[in-house]
Amino acid sequence: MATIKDVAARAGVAVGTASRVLSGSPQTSPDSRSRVLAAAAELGYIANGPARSLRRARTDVLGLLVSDIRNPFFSELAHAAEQEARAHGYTVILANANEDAAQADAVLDVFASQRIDGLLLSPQGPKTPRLEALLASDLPIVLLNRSIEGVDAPLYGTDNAGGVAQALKWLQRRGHRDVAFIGGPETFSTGAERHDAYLAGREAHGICTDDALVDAGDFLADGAAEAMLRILDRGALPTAVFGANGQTTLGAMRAVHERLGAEAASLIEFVSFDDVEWFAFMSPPVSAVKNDAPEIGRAGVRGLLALINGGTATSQRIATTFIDRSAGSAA
Amino acid sequence: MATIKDVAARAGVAVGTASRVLSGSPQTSPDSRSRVLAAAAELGYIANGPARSLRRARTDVLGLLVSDIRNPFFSELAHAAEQEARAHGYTVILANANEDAAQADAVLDVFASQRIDGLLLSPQGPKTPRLEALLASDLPIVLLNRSIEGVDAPLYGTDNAGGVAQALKWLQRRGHRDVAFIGGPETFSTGAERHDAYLAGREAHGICTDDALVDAGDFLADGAAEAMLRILDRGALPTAVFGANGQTTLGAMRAVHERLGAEAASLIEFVSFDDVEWFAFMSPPVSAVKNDAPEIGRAGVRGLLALINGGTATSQRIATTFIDRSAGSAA
DNA sequence: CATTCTCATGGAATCGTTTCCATGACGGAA
DNA sequence: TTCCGTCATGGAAACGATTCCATGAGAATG
Repeated sequence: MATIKDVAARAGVAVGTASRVLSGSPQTSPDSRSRVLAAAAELGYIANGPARSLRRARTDVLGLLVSDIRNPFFSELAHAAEQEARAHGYTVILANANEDAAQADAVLDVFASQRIDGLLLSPQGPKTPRLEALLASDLPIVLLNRSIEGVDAPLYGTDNAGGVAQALKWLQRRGHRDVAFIGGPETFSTGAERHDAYLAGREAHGICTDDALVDAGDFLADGAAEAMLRILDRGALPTAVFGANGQTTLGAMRAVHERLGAEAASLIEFVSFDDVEWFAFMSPPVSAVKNDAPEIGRAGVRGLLALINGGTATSQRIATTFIDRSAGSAA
Repeated sequence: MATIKDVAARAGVAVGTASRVLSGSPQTSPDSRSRVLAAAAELGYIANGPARSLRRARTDVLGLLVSDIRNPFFSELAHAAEQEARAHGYTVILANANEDAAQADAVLDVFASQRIDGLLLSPQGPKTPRLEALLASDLPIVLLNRSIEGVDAPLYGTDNAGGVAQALKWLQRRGHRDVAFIGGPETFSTGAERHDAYLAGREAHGICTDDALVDAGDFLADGAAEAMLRILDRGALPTAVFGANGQTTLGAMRAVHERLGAEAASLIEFVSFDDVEWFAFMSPPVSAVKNDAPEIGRAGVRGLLALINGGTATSQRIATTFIDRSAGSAA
């Protein structure tokens, strides 16, 4: 592979001059500029990133740590973040922690070793030792989606309260009084925020305040199905079910189908926090609060770049959109 | 940040010795070993990756270029590939090409500059200039999912013929004669292989060979919906529809719903190449050929690592599983 | 006891850049 | 004409690791 030395030799200049031309320094004559660029093109020169990073003490690489890229929320977020980063000349390295603190720490070590310039972190639990170390090393960090206790990095996440309000308004419009709510873990800030917003807002929207109708799973289908069954076991028969995330709604639907049968299930309306394109094909179709995952990713990258460049970044709540697929709505 | 020099000084040894200890060379005494390790731990030393990469002329980084990480096939693949790579001490950098040759080339330049040790490539079209250059530079490369003309890198992909055979067998068992097939672009090897396998196998499975029932879209929902409408416009009324990928099936369903109404649509069975968990909730439920994206990712990484380590790798077709969700099957 | 061999060690070179510093050419001002 | 300032340039240092090579201590062998 051609090095800058080869380019300089071919152009008949010193390496210093070649470097200045290639990095766009103004301290270059038109003459050497054209000769260096020509030589570089002829040799197919591509700068050695590690060498440059070593010397400049920055890598132009961002680390993105999510719990699971298979989750559509994160894959949309990651896609948008990667595009935004690349548009600014940054590369993204992606890693999954799989909701496991040990894996998260292993990844953070790798990131540290790669000397990433900044970290986009979607936390999954409390602070871990490696994270603590990174925070102490004042690496620029932004949080995505979930907050984490004792870390005051800027947070880019969904407007959970606003999204729940949209769902509540829809439930009221549809005339539902007996609504089941399946939440997520209280230890996740998203779970807690949605749960709190629901409890705080339900009465004002004409929804029964019987807590037998409220239960929580683990944000996964199986846990949600169990929570749904617990609610049914208490003798409740809701006319609508509100699932606090996509998997939760899926699990709740499955439980209702299995327990009550397809016919009775089709009389219950589901509304979900998190939209999935397949909701349109359920019977009845499922309405949903749609997260703007791409915008969260882009805003996170922009905030992180601001921090990297010595500026400041402030937390931001990204608005949701309500997708109304109910019978009366304009299809 | 602590450097190896700091570690050596604190341990009272030369940097060479510290390096040998930290990289596990056998040429070290137990004494210096323990002192260096202690010093490293006390200082929280984490090796500078770029410096190491510069000297060793390898980065332990793999590049993964997919068309769109939001596609569940790729997000499952990427998840598994990342896990497998990390288990072998490699880091993955991910990029999306969005089915755009210019973006793909831009990404390949970034990869080249990062001096990745190997490339996992899911191609989207013909060879591009940058790809040509990379192939010439004999960077280890494996292809995922799709092949590409004129490139003889090993391919790790779905067993398309086998998957189509599973679907055909199911169609026969269900007694379908009038089956519509919505394919994908012939320019994608996956589209062509599935199409060819279907045409070659339909007669033997008792399926009508009228080509009015066959059309193709672009592997996206909208294009598939148009293809479905063209079939219906020809006056055909299939009892089953076979979509050549997930989005295609989705689009075909949407078209059938819109054109014939929910009631008539519920009389048509859909079978899909690519499984999606929501298929279970359609009415009737959609059966599907499930491809083993995680195994494709893992096999691809293993093949690539073999190439990197100077070995050889051979193409591999990963078997599919048929998910039968039809009425008679054990639910 | 002398010699050779083994092996851990220190020191230095090296990887490919960027950036600092000194130099020299050139132009403009006095 | 002389002097100063500007500015492109060449050369060298520096980034932080790995690895080569020479050295010296100690063990093993005769």
